[in-house]
Amino acid sequence: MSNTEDLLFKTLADPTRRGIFERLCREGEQTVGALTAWAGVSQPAVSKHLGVLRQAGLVSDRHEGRQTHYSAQRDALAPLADWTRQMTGFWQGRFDDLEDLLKRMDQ
Amino acid sequence: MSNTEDLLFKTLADPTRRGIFERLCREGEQTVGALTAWAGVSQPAVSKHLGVLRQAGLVSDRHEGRQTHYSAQRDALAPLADWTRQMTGFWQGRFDDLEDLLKRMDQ
DNA sequence: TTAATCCATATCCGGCTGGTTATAGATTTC
DNA sequence: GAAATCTATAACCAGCCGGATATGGATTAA
Repeated sequence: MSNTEDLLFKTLADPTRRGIFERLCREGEQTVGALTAWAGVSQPAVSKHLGVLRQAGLVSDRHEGRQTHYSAQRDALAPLADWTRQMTGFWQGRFDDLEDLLKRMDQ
Repeated sequence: MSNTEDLLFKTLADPTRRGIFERLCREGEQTVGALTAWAGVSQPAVSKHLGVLRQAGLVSDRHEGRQTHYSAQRDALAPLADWTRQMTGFWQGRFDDLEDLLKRMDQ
């Protein structure tokens, strides 16, 4: 029961929050104002979502004057990619292939 | 805002439910009783989780007498893998590499 | 300095959700 | 047929969560 995976899944489960993250991934660094203008919710709601994303390590913030710039931390998705690979049996298939190869090499 | 991704993330966000799915992925087909004995929750809770997983296409069921066997549908994870690849900019990076390569070949 | 802007926090609220117990249907066993 | 077993559904409840409004702190503009 990896706590990291749990945090990632829970954080990305909400569509509004995931939308914010997607936008940061695609468009790059954005201010809270820009994100609020785009998302269909209030500014406090956006701030709260950004806080959750930051706590999950999915975004980082940079303060500049009275505005805060947020940007996506793509590396934080690594555990998610690993989990998906494990579940889809990616490596299992690879090991089977390796096993076959070794068998053929013996003969 | 893909509805499929939303369903997958929401479904896998709960640790108990995700645990059941992981077990089905690793151990293969399981009856409700076996899953209940393993998970730390009641049998109705397990049944409800299996219903949610099935509605997301993540598991399939097979009836045999008075017991129901569930098995993981790994293919249903494909949209998740795709989404992660998109967000991590996997292809973006590959295209950048290709661009660099072409540039060097020109010179 | 005063006003305006940007963001974060506090507080509250309604709805969703994951859990339980109770129960019923279906099937096997005695 | 009666009892026992397996699973699904119903009904209910507590807690969490995402949303809104209100507000304060910090910074820039007038």
